[in-house]
Amino acid sequence: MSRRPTLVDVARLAGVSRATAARAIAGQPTVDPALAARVEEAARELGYTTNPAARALRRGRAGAVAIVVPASDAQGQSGPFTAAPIRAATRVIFDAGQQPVLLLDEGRDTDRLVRHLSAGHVDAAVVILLYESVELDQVLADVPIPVAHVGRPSSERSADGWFVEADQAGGGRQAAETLLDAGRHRLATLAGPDHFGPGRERLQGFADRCREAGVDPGPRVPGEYELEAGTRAAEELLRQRPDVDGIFATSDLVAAGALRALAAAGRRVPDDVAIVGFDDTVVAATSDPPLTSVRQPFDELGTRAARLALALLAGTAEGPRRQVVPTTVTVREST
Amino acid sequence: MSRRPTLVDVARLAGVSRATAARAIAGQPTVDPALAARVEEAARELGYTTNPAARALRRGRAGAVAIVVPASDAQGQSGPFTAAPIRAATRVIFDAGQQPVLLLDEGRDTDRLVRHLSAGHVDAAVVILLYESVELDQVLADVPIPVAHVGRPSSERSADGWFVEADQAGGGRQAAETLLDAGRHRLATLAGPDHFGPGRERLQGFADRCREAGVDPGPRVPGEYELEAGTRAAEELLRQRPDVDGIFATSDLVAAGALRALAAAGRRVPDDVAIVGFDDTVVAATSDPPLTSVRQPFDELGTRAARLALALLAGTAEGPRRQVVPTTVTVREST
DNA sequence: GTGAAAGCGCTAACAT
DNA sequence: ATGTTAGCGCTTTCAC
Repeated sequence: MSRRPTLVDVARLAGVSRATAARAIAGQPTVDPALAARVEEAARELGYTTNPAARALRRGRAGAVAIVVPASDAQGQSGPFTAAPIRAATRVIFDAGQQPVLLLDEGRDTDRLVRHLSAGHVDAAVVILLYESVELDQVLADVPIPVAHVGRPSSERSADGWFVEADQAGGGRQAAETLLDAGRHRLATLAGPDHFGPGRERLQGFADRCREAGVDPGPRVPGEYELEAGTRAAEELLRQRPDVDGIFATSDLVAAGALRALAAAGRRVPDDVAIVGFDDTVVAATSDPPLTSVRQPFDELGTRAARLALALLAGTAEGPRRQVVPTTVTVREST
Repeated sequence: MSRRPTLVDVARLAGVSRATAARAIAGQPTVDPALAARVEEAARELGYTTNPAARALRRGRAGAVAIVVPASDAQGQSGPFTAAPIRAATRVIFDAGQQPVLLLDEGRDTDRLVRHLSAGHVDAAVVILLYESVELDQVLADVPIPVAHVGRPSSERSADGWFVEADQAGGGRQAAETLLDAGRHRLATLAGPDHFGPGRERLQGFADRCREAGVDPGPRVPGEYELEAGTRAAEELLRQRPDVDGIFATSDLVAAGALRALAAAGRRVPDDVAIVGFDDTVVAATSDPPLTSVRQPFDELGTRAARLALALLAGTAEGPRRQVVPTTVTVREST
């Protein structure tokens, strides 16, 4: 017979009862070492592994944890950023002996997602909502399993959830410090779209830190998070403040676009103007010159959120309901 | 009571036996429509959903399909590329009513991965091996579930597996056509590392297409897939063939690096020299000028591989064991 | 067309 | 310390 061996087969081969076999395999201390050894030997010989479905049924737990991410394609806003927390969370969940189940929030058909999360397929969820999907975390509040969020509670409904997020304002402060340390005092910022909350916080942190140092944060030129928008915004900035010597862009793409405007205007970077980007993407590494950029701890966010989900599941979660993880600065040649 | 309702609860409320309830919910035609309606109503009222663990135990299937990816971080070679097939495969698997389980191949501890795949946690697997892990697909040959690969059989052992891959040589041909169509005849290529098989195929396709057109494919300057390497390679190329008017780089990063060397040498792109990159990454979109680039159908690969895995599971797989999907050219301003 | 009942493989409560 | 046994919830014969 080639059917998968069950506990009964192992017990028989070892000459013990199912119960003893089960206990031996579970590593319970109340088993005679000699018997335990026989059971282990039998299990190895037969290639026994416990049947996950049977265990799940018996325990009332699926043995799986969902990782929920927005489905936006790789070109989308958060595409490049979700990969790191997904991997980190996957690793933590798998290492904890659970199955990491990846679920995409397609926007449409959120119901289906919620139903899946409520149907016993998974025991807990890590939800990665870096920037989008205000509505998603509203619906998630109804899900009957523990949920750990990466990102920010975007609705009051979800305000009592568990969150792990990057310190956006702190990132802005680090950008300010980087420019101030380089002796820049004629500053300016290239902002993202107004509706993008984290971007606003970055600017707020930047401004706060500047003021603490007694330096004017300078004008704030808004724009989309796109390369051309960065170029245009920087052109506008050069009109508004021709003597600028330090720029903080809340996105690498914008910073990279600004580099072009600066080059076109004959400003040398960093000699005449220093510039700091945000997100430390591949664009920062490949622009000319490569950009100093503020990096969000995406791995760490994923790791922490997954640990949090597991702790919530085990009932051992403690500490604040909202963890804020600091950003870091990757220094390259633009400052 | 607040425990999840079971089929028994539904049956009782509907006034039928479990068996009938089960049949009604499974949509079997051998049920009196009136009863079926009552069952459906009862199920809705109670908020019944079938218990996946019980179903899995009974059916002998986990109801889950693995997606196996290399764990290399976002900086790694394949990091940016695996995201698309992962998403596509996830979508297909979820839409088929199965759980997409994400598994990372960390390199170390491949055994653990194989054990997981063999233990009944999942019924089939999609393995995304765009470039790496020669050993992984060797080990996977022993896994007792159907496996569909994205990428290439890299060992003879796995040569009888099922594969979906991008047409690398075809991509090289498209690059050649793009340059030839632009009237370029003094060509050259910037190659990747010799050990990288797909890169060699791209060049082969390029050379084949050139020769078909009666044009010399020109010198081939090797280098790593990095920006600076691209700059150096292009400098070397300009020495070897100063009259070059069309360049194919087998990586966007190399192409972007080459743009710098060309600019430094006073060559205008595309007026003096046209250049085609490969992979259509964000670097292609943000370089100056933006690069025309060959795009691999990563979504399509993921979609097809997931469908293939499901078909293998259902026993309905047909067609060739190796599917080759064409690349496309994204035209920007470098040609 | 419907119901009764067995059993998937495991775990844990209970008995010894 | 070990064995016996019930039962998790579903699916699917088998009998009517």
